[in-house]
Amino acid sequence: MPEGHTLHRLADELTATFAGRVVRAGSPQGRFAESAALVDGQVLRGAEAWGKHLFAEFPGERFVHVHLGLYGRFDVHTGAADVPAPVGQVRLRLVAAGDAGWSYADLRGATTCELLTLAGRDAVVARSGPDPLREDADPARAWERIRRSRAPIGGLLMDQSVLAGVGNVYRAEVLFRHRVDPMRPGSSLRRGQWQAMWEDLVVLMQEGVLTGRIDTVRPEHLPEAMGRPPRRDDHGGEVYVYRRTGQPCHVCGARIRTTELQGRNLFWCPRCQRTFRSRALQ
DNA sequence: AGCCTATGCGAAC
DNA sequence: TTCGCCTAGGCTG
Repeated sequence: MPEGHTLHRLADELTATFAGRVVRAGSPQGRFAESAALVDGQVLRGAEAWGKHLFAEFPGERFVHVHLGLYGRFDVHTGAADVPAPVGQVRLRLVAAGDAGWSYADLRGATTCELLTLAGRDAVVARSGPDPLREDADPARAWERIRRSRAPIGGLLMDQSVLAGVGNVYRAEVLFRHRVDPMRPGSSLRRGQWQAMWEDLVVLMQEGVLTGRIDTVRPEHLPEAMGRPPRRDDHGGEVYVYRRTGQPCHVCGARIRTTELQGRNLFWCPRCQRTFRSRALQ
């Protein structure tokens, strides 16, 4: 679940639920107990995301920094009649009295949950590239990294210091939508190509924030348009290549391929995403 | 019921 | 390069 859209959606949800309210903070599991005690009973100011990082701000420039990692979850419940006993390993629980019942949020399985000062928060932001979901993002910063790098664009898109918030699904899908071979060096891309990919990510990821899923398939290639069954998958969205190894490409019918790149599965269509040069070599 | 895998990433080896 | 995080859906049996 956690690519950038998930964190921005969560930031919005936490702000809507807890901002301006006195919040009880605790760590039923215990690992965040000392820090939770420092913000317990304070008014949560708001929450924001930068890439895959989430910051919940408390008075005195204190920030609860959360990174969900691969399988972390932060589930927000509103309007509950009561606050149930925690289930499983709840690292952080936030509770507030709402207008209609109780609100509570449970954090599980996160790779990071820590209390930071403003300087600490700024340091996390400083290591992050521009985030397509932020108004203040500067795509030129990412372009400067990409154009100077001989590393494959498929890897650069996943490098959070180049670009923040893109994960394995958006990476694969945006490359497909722009017919870019994932193994092409960043330096071989043209500026206009990057600009188009960035603008596409902004649209796709904003849609993801609204829906809570990743959908990247254009209307003409949707199941209804093509007469194929909808995808049944844990993220629920319609995609072109992600986890479609061996299945026919929705556009050209070639078998989708997968390979490991920097320890992650990379999916692509060998025909739609073949570079001119590799075409000539074959 | 048990096994496998996963939208991530920092620490340990 | 491998491990830990220790969740949860999907698949096998």
